[in-house]
Amino acid sequence: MTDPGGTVPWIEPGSIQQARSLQEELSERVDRNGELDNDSVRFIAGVDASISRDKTHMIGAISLLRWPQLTVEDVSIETLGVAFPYVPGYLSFREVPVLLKAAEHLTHFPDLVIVDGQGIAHPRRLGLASHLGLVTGWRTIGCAKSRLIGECEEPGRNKGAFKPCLHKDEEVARLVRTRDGVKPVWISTGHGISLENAVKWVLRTAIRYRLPEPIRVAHKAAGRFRRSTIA
DNA sequence: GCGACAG
DNA sequence: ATCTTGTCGC
Repeated sequence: MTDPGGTVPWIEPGSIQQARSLQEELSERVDRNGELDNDSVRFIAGVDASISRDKTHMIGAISLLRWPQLTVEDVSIETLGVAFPYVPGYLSFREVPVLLKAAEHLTHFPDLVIVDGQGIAHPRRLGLASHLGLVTGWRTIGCAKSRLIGECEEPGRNKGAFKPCLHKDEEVARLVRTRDGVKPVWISTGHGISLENAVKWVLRTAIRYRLPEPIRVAHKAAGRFRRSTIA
């Protein structure tokens, strides 16, 4: 892999503070109320990121599936030098850059985007999905495999069962069972969509496995790319 | 001060 | 996220 787009081994003193204030500023602009009728959706994208084996580059993958067939229309992969470490609460500063780069090659503007990470279920209501949605203008949904913040009970064991996830008296996400008997996922508003609709679309696209198809396709693409390179 | 902590 | 073989269950 080439182009170390900015290699920083660890955060510059103060850089986290800047990231924090940017999150507070941006979080106020997140749209949590978008509706999305069945027929206006043609393309649904899935977002996932990985890291090169030598840990110097981020690998960003964005899948584009046609709705309602869920056939793969396009997959965009890009790499960019790691410019931010993984710090809980600041994941977007590590992944957004490479994802924006991958977004440039998409053949269609996605009507809906499902992101592998939290939306507003974040300390300052600006998880990766919300941040990415705000920067791209996409309607995004946060679909995380584990918890960042919020308290929640265990949902029933069947697909569709869910429990509200509360943080400071606000329902920031729902812990949803996407398939019978699997570990539930944390679904939250990313940008331009309501929590109810976010849950609805994730359940609609999680037709075979725990995670929705768009994310699975992106994840597989990122993994394939990772193994195919020397670094 | 201590524990928690998306990917 | 990544490191990793076999193995329990439907």
